[in-house]
Amino acid sequence: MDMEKIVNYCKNYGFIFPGSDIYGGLANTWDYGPLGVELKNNIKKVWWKRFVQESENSFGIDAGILMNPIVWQASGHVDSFTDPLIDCKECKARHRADHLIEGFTDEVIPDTMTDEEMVKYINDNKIPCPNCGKSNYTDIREFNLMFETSRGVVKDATSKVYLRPETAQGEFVNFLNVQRTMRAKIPFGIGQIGKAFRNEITPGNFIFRTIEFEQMEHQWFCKEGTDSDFYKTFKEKAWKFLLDLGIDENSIRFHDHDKLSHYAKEACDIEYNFPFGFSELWGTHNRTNYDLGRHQEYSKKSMEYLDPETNEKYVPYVVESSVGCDRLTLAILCNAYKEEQLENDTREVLKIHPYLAPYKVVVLPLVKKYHSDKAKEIYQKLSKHFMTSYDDSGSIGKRYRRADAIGTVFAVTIDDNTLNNNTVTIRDRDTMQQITLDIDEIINYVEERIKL
RNA sequence: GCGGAUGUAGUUUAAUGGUAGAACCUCAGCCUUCCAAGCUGACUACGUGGGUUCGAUUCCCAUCAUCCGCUCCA
Repeated sequence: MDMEKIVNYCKNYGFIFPGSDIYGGLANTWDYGPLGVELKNNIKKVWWKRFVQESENSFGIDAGILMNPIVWQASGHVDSFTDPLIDCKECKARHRADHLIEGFTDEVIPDTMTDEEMVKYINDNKIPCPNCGKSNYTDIREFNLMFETSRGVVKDATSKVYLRPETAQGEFVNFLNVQRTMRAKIPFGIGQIGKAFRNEITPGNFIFRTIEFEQMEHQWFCKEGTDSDFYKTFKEKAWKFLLDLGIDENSIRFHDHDKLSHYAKEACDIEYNFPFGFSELWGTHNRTNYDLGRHQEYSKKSMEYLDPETNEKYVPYVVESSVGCDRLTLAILCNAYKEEQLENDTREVLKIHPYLAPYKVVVLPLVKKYHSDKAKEIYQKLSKHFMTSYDDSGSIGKRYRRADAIGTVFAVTIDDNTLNNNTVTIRDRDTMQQITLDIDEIINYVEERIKL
């Protein structure tokens, strides 16, 4: 299965289009089409159901994309999201200046140096380019992965704001608000679905890495000492959720991080076997009390929780469960897209969990000129309950195949029996079996099947 | 951001310094009472901007996008 096939499929059937398509696009941006937005919304809905609605002691929020810039100092993004990049003029290779120095000597610590000092050190010591061995570099250029914009009409240093590079800080800065208003007791969780932005310079692999993306995140606040158990629980919970969505068990694996981020005590990804290889889909991190501690330091507001049973006061630990909504959408598409060999030909079929399918039902008048009126009537009725489509173009077989290709779960065919006896033929996408149902039974029958 | 490759309908593709051709898809009509049938017709393309030229989809330059490889990846 190659990526190109998935990209074409998405474009062809209205799942995902290149961003700003008619203007030649904009790198690493993509727009969700009519089917894509249904699929993505269904994914968000079922995640929310599992991680907020059905999770005891969990609450949802929707924080702003723009936050007080101090948030990003507290989080460490202003400092560590900036890379000092330097280019070799000889071979055009790009390096991180701090890495060059680290690889060359232990005498100085680049983290403590300014850009000018690093350039001077590199040039004075003629540190060779790891790629070509020569030593002829450009100046350092700072590259921060955070998008900047400015608020107000005057563009000066004080008006600078950032588009959030992660949603997590929204949960952390609202920790006290949620705890107080929900009268929440530790341990409890805050879930959020929202957009984040990163000024990535890398190629994207379709919607795998984009400059604007959506995260689904659950932060679990707990007491130190219980964190590792919750960490394990959330790893397993993520794994089970993916299986429940129909992801093939052989397509996913755990990957423990060797190098931990500055905040993390334990970190693990679930990777999905995308057409371009196993890549990060879902991260579980034990963030310790780093985040709340930093916000306490920068905001001067106490983030301590008073345990009502033991009367202890402490800054809670955080276990984060974070999945990229777009990546999950891509994984689900890759997982579900199949070309099935039939006796004489093949069919394209999206073997997707019924709950996630963009359309649950398609209504088909068997013969357009005889059955359209009744079919329209039934279409209107079903539309009140779930996403329903209508197709009267081409042979019945062709219409079944079209529905298969986009994962529509049931095809309801209207024929003379419908006119005379109020029964329809309903055909199942997965089994391709068809049964006869009374019109009034359709809604219950479908609803039973699309549960998750 | 660097290096390489590639840009012709929605998709797969053909040809050409002088009107860009097809197949599939889509749509309309005919036919059709259950798995991509058939017939008739229709729509739709040289990524964008410059340059050379009487004339550029074709040659040149730039740009944008995609893919591969670096690099990066909280």
